[in-house]
Amino acid sequence: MNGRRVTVTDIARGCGVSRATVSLVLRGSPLPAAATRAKVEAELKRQGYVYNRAAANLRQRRSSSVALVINDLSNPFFADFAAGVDEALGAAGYVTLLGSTGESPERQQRVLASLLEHDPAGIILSPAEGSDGVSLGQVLGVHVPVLVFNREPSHVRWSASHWDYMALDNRRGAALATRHLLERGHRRIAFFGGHAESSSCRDRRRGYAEAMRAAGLEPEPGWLVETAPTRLDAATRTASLFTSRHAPTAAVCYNDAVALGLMLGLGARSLAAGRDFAVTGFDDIPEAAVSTPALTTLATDPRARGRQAAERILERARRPDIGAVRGIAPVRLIIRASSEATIA
Amino acid sequence: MNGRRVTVTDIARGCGVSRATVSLVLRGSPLPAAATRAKVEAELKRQGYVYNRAAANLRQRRSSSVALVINDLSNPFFADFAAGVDEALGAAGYVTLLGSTGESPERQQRVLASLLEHDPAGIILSPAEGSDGVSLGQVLGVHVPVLVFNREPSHVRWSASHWDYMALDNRRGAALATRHLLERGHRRIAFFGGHAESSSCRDRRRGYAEAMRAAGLEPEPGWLVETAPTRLDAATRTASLFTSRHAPTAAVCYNDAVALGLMLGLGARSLAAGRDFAVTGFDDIPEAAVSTPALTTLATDPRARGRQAAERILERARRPDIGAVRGIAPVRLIIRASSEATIA
DNA sequence: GCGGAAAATTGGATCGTTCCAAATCCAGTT
DNA sequence: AACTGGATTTGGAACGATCCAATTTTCCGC
Repeated sequence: MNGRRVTVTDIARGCGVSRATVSLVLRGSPLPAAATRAKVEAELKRQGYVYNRAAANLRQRRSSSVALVINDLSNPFFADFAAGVDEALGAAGYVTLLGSTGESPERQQRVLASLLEHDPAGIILSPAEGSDGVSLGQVLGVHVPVLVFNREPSHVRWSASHWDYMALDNRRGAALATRHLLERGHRRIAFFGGHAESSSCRDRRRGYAEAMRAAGLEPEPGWLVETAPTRLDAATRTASLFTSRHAPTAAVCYNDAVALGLMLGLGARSLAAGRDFAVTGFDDIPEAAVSTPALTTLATDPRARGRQAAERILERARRPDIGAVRGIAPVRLIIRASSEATIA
Repeated sequence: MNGRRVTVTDIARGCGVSRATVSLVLRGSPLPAAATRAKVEAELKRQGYVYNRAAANLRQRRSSSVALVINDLSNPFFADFAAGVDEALGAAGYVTLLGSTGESPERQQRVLASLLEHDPAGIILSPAEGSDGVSLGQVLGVHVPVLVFNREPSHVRWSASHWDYMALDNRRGAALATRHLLERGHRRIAFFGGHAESSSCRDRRRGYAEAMRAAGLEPEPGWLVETAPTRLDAATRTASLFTSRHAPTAAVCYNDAVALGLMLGLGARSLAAGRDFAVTGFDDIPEAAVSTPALTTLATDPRARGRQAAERILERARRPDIGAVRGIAPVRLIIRASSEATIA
């Protein structure tokens, strides 16, 4: 274990050429003569040389990493996003610097500061809930390209900022789900779950309300139920849907976790989702397809979003002059059994 | 966007001291006089200085990162493990270099080679299925501390290797589940799911078989069913449990995903898990607690494993001389409704 | 066997930081 | 005024690679 690291100098000495020549061979330049190249390559293998990218980056004044900061890795949606990012970065020869914040804005500040010291070519940030754009601007400075994913930190003046933004088409997605339920004859449709102050929940509620109004319906306050975006909390809050006389017959849920929780809650009240009550989700997590009943939901393909984000940030790193972009990724309605309940 | 990076030299010039002094202030040395320190700190803030850890690491011949290579990030078990690793590394001032391999040994080789070029202080590897210890040994070399998590690559001579190994107590876990079912009166118990050649599946099967034999029972070949470790494949293979006349009345499943799939498959045959057939899982993923019926399973606390792994690898990085270690993490049987079915 | 161009190789400076030995400063003694 | 010794500060050489201008080698035609 632990001999001194082998360097270009060792290789150069070992086969009687200069460091510069070894460097040329390493980078696959066409300049060195075939015989020299062979000699050097043999020596590289013989000594078990490992390239030191940090040293090279220092001289070349460039970076070969991108920082990825994730609010909640244990959520499969973000884990998949991360996998997509890493996949695309790896393919482009970059390495992923991971930081997870556990939804804590304070930890996020520390994590970002620490990652910046490693001089990433760019930063992909899925912000913690309650992130503040001003504090973010403070740590991030203005030198590094930033792409914000999925939710908007507060107090960001996007028009004046150089940050890219990429999110799902929350509004249209919720509208699609709502229209789908309307087509099945439902009139009393709830919007169930999520924290109302989060930007994604706001957008989804908006799409829902717009679709309702377009059909001449006004959502009643009792149909808007807040929950933590988890299965458990959703299950326990199911009751609050059924307090009024105008109880809904269907619900557009904030996301799949909430929808699955709602279905559990319905079961506890001896209501069968899909038969007695229609439910839709959001995200199309893997279990949506195999739950009973299978969940109607909006597919978002987080892995593809990750790849997209990675490619975008690399593009900005290459050409810092190109302007920032707001990307809204399309979502696809997947119709399954949970929304089969109809109203005559 | 993109002015030149601010360096210690800029700071030194900016407040009329030498680079060495600035460096001392940066590292919080007690040497500089209070007045000097204040002057320098003001200048650092004024110019928006960002430390360049790569350059510092180069000079100091040390590293401030650890590589984390994960076979499947979209599996919540590994995502949680990753979150635990990152948490502990971050707390120790290290940064996580992420690599995901998507269960491909070839990609794993490339990913490892690329990560090594960034000179990590250590490597935590959750190997792709089918990893070969010899090829791994080739890329990894002998200079960097390695901790292998969760499964054993083939052809590793652990006695001669410097790699740490950390896995769950698969054998005891499966035995616990089996004994639990035996206590409920079951005699015909299947072991359902997983790839028989994977090391974790082998260990779990072993624990199951030992518990059976300890109760004077010999597992029948028809009770050992292989599946991909996914919900979907498990659901479709449910039928193969019921082909023989001695159909089992209970199953120890390879993991929770498989167990949930089996419960779906049972439902399709109008058997209710927990009432007509007893089921146990492995992992205690979040949904195990909220499925219907709730799943009896073995809790493994992947996040804590991640923290443990991180701390272990840092310890080895500090003291390369300490020997390699095989760590077997305990698992806890969580009894829920899915195993309530009893045999009189 | 010579001039000249193309091909191949190389020394030395450099990236941003830290290490180290040496230089400077500044009271307090004689 | 010279001297001492602790407290501060500092210049210049590293770390491991690359860039660049300059040098050396090779090859070719005549």
